[in-house]
Amino acid sequence: MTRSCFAERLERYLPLTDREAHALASLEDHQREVPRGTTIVRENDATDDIYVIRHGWVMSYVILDDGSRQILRLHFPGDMIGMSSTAFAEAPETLVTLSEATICPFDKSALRIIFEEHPRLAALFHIVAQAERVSLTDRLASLGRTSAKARVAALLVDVLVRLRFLNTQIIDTIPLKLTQEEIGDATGLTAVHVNRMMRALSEERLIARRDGHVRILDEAALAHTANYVNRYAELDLRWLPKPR
Amino acid sequence: MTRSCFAERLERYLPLTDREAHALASLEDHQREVPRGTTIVRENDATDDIYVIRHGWVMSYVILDDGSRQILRLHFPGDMIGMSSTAFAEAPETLVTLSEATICPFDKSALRIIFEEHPRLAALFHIVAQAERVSLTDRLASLGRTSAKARVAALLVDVLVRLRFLNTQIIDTIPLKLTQEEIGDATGLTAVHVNRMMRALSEERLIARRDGHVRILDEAALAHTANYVNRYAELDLRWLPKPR
DNA sequence: CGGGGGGTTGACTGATGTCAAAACAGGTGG
DNA sequence: CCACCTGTTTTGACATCAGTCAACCCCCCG
Repeated sequence: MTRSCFAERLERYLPLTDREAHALASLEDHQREVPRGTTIVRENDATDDIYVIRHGWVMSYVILDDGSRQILRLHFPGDMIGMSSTAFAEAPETLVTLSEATICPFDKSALRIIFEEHPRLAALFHIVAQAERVSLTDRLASLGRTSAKARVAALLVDVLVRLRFLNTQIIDTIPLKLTQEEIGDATGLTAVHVNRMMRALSEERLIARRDGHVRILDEAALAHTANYVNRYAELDLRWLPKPR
Repeated sequence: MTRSCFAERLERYLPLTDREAHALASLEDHQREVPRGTTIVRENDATDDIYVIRHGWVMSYVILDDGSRQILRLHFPGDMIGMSSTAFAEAPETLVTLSEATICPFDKSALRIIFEEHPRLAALFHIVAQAERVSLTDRLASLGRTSAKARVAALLVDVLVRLRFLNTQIIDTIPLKLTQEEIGDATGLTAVHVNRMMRALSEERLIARRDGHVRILDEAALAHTANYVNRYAELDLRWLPKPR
């Protein structure tokens, strides 16, 4: 049995017991390699699956009646996706890979064991879910109350900070696996206007672009125009139950 | 010890054991009556508290650097609010009452017992959190990809459906405890434009307004212009652990 | 009677969307 | 190696939705 990517993520915050690590690893028994553009789950399809991303980028989105798309979130290695299947029999959102990816699917019933046998892990699931919820509210404020330029900046800073959390090698350059159309669908803008905002950010020397990569030249200034708050830095784990 | 409002909410979906109901009731031991406009928690303040709303309306919001406000969600009786304190030592959002209200505060450490002793309740917490997350993604799509009129309609339908879930007496009229400024802050619009949209909805005979109440005249049409999806109807609880 | 908060309306502005065309890039088959 | 094809980026001209500003109304309340 291989190591769990999700466990690795959690261990950035606190050490797990062997029993806990083992329980998480068993969720990732299975793994599947898929090419870019693969639909893992389609909105409204019945599904009981949850996935841990081992490698690659994934996006979640919904399609509205008029055909427009809202990208809800980008997901990176170590993220657990498709969690909404724990609450709903039909998927409320589509999951599509943005790069070739390795994902570990497991049935939601596997969580029963976690909740019964590993109260501290269950509480950690809860904490991670809360952190994701807060991150969504940040995006809500971004879409509701900030300018086009700020929204694009927010997306870039968010990706940079999250990739850096995974890989401290990443200093200032991100391989942007999104088209401008997709950036638009994530930020609530049109592709054309995204292009204008990227150019504006370039002209202000906040970013530089070269063959699909974005280099953040002035992270502080970019984060400031984006109204960015880093939520991942500090979680409060003091209330957790004892591990088993 | 009084009955738990939160337990009542859960029992809309499945029966709880006495032990479970008792555990939830103990969270609501304490209760506090507060007038309209009370700040329960202020953004960035240190807090370990979680609250169950027993009576009244509450809103959560964030303030951006430029002073603008984004209302994140409206909260009604039976809702558990301030849950983000389980993940963060400082509150990421402000909670303010929109009416006189009765709230039951408890320390997040009380959840430890729930996670240790009541795995099924823990799983239900998880499910409720997922449902809230999906509801947030619906709002994200609303702000990112729909017109001003649709956003206002979405807010009205959401309030109607959620109030009706609490009280089946409510057929078509909602006591709107929000100013147009607040509706604007919830939908990412200005108060002036909210006014125009409300008028438009009135003129289309989708709603009627009288002394602070909104009557939904054509719910189906309103839900359609809002792109509304009712997420509360059906939760999938088959994977839950056995109760204790 | 006066003041403040909220609602309503009109005239005007501006940010973002729409449409269209051209430049560019990468992949495929001949 | 080239020619082509498709999808993406870039740019300009123009349209429109929502924001801004300002006035006035109403109502409640001190």
